[in-house]
Amino acid sequence: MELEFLYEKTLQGAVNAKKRKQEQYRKIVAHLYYHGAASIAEIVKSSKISQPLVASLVDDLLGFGVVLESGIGESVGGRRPNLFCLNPEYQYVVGIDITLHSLSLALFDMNNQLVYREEYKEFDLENTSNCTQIIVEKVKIALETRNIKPEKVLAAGFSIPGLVDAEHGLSHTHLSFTELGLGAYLGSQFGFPVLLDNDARTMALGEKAFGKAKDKKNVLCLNLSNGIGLGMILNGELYSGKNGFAGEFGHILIDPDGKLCSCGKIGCLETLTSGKILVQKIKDAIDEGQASFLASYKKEGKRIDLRAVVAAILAGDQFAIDQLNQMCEYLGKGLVTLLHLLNPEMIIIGGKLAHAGKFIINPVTMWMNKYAMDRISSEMELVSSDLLDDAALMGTMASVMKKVLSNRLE
Amino acid sequence: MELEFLYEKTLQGAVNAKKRKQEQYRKIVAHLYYHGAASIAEIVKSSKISQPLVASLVDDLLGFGVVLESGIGESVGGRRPNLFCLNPEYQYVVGIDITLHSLSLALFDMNNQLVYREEYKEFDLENTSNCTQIIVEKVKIALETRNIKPEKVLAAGFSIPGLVDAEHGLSHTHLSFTELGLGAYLGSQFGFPVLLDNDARTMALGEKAFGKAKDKKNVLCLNLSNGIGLGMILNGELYSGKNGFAGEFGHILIDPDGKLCSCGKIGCLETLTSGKILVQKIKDAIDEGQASFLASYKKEGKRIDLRAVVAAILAGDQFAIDQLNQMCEYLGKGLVTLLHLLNPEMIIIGGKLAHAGKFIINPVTMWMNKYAMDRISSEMELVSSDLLDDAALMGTMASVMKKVLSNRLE
DNA sequence: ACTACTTTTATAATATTTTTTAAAAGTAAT
DNA sequence: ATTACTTTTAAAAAATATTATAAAAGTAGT
Repeated sequence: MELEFLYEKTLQGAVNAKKRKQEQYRKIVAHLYYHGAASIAEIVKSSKISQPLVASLVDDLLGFGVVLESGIGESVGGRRPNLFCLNPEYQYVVGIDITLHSLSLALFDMNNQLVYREEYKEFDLENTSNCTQIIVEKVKIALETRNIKPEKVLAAGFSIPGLVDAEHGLSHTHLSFTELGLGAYLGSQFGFPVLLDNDARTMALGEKAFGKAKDKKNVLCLNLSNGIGLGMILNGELYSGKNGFAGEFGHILIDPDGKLCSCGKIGCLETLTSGKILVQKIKDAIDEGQASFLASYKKEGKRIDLRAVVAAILAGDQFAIDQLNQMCEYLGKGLVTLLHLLNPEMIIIGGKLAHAGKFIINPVTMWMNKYAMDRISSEMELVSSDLLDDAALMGTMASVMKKVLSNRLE
Repeated sequence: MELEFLYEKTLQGAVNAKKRKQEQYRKIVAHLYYHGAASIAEIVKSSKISQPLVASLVDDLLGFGVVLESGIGESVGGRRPNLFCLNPEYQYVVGIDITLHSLSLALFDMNNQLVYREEYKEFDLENTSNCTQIIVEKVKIALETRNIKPEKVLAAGFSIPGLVDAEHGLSHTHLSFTELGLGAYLGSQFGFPVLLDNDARTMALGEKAFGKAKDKKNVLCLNLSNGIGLGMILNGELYSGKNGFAGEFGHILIDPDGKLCSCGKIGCLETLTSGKILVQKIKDAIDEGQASFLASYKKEGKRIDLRAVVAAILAGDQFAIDQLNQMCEYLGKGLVTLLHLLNPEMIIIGGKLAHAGKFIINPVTMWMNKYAMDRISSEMELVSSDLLDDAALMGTMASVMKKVLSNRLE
């Protein structure tokens, strides 16, 4: 096999010409993946390999079918360069994004293009083998639909809520029943490796690779849906902590005299701010006769869920907006703690509540400015995600490619 | 000059045999610095350079005077290896640690050995050119005492409280009056580069290089003296945030109904927990007739400061211990927030209060266990620093060597 | 269209690095 | 002491990568 670095577990150890060549191939493939079509000269600059050698390596890659010629680039004052790009069909990546009540699947080619996308909304995340079986089947359907054999899949990325130990491929909160661990179990079913991570962290990877966090070094990504998740890019790298439990932002102490949280502690941020709380508050108020667009939902027998609340907010429903504003004070206070500890350059609001856009950004910004040290808050941008519901799925792709191109596929 | 990597600003860019050789020298010097005396075979393994080449490079380094032969090592079942070590006298590093009321200086050789150490306790940190002039003079005295010329100094590391932008060598809180910025100004005075950083961060570097954080990847180091500082090692690297303002742990919100903090906000941790508060509380109580070892201090006209309080605690003074215990609840709560956000493997208590050892570790541990999620707290060790007051000074050495050996000396 | 300049690409000559091989030096067991 | 094994070191041979050079391809101004 010519490109073992795409498959082998590790590529380290003593000096070895073959391994060095693998590393050179890897550098070139990485450049083409991260920067798109490129000339030999560009690769020379980024790889620090000499021009004759890069030319010969690219020639090899053309022969292997990994790389394609992609025309001639613009002149920058001299001869126009030949451009090369990755062969999009050389390998594929499977993306799996699971939430409590949905299963999203995607197939990506080597140019990050979606070649398959499906969302199953009737899915329910349960700790049963039946549930994993559904996932395995749906992935098989995806591959069959596109006529892609498992050998053509580099790896799958898997995004799941709860405590996840990405390093060992273990999910502690959900689908935790398998003996092998979820990652290894699914890998054995699929015939290709599966990289697990927590949903907030895959979202952060997605934002880093394709969203507003691109080219930024210190970014915090909030997953505001029914709960509160936090994925952190620190010093340019995803931060997971010792056991992969970092980012439990929903369970930091905000109100010492507050309510009991599901985690067993008192006054966690999540008892004051979360999509779940917001929906519950609005439902309760409507039951007590509060006027709102959402009151008609109830009459019509429609479910009042987070999606409906966000829609009402966007439609200008004053009551829903007020309720969101109230929540934003607590969220702002919590974010100030993050700001003071981590001095990030950007905080990205993602998750279902991110669809509310400025209705969440504006009040949170206001509260943060009230509570934060100016020197720190003035250097930070608070924005809502562009990728929105696709962030996690894009992040699974990014996590796979990062592992492959950094040479460690476990 | 043979070893330009020790001096040059950067060493990047296109392929170049000379630069590559510098990089090879750097790898070998780094191995010898971080692991002490080593054989050719050991260097081969860590550097991934072939044995004949390593042998020839080490030979070069012997010729340059950077490396010395240091005898013959133990056999591991075959021929005994020749060992090599850095020449301790090849270059020196100046360490400068400033607190509000002290100036500590050190000179380190290439084996991390202290060849000079002096502490000026009558020093006061003021924002005047007179103050920087004192520092410059004291450093000159240090070098003269040891008869070391500025050319023999690789760089100085400088630890200072307050907001520091290490990347640009700027101190915002103290000694901020120079036009060039403190780092560049001192550099121009000394004739060698000066690397600035915040005191909590240099302490963290010291712990990472020489203390309990050695070989750990995710460690939080608390500087508990009159204020509260936090230095973080995340993913194995020092974390500074976008502008070098990360770690403002003293200003996270703990009590929404609390007191006004010096930073202008309400209820910061520092209004509840700090050496200053502890001393003040004890002083006030003694004025009101509280029995304590420290009451006699007052009668004898001695100053009741943090050092005296810690001494009383270690001597078993129940009142002082009680006061410390009270503070530990707030500190514990604050640390739980850190724990949930960052899932560290270790938290090291440093600073003047660290001298209290178990008297601070035990109560804080108790409160953390009360407020933290078990899964996260049970994986974490809370310990007090071994390096104590030397941590920052050792950290300045570590920061210089890290910059030099990672090839960027700014 | 010509000149002077640029960048890209290809090739040959040179330099560097690794692999291979073997000798030197040592351990451990008989 | 001898044997069989190990690791370390050294030196020659082979492989690999870089530098230098030149040709090819293009721009821009006259």
